Amino acid sequence: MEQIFFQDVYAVVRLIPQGRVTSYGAIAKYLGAKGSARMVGWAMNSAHSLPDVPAHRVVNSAGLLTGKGHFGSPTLMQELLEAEGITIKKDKVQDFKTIFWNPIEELEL
DNA sequence: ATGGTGACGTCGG
DNA sequence: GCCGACGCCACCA
Repeated sequence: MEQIFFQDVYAVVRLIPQGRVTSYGAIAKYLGAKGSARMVGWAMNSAHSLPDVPAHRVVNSAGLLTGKGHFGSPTLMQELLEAEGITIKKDKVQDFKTIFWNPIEELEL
């Protein structure tokens, strides 16, 4: 049960700098599963067991906190992001493209 | 082994 | 510009 995908997703998410966010699609693409962003999100479901995996820094391509409902509280994700210096409005990341952290460019660079 | 599901993404109307 | 449907691949029952 190596669960390679999980390991990879965790590794990337764990590398996300504080105050930055990334999208499922970006991670999926970095993993090579470009067409299956769902896998990334699903992997996050298991990430609950990992304290080093800031799932709250991972949002969808629109910058919406789609997974907020899976945290302890529906507002927990927003609270965590705001604590990182990220501005959240209506469950959406402001300046998403500005704080967006692209693993492909950052890691491959 | 098969079916169903999922914290998404993209295309079409 | 907004809404709906399909597709993707891995895990669980």
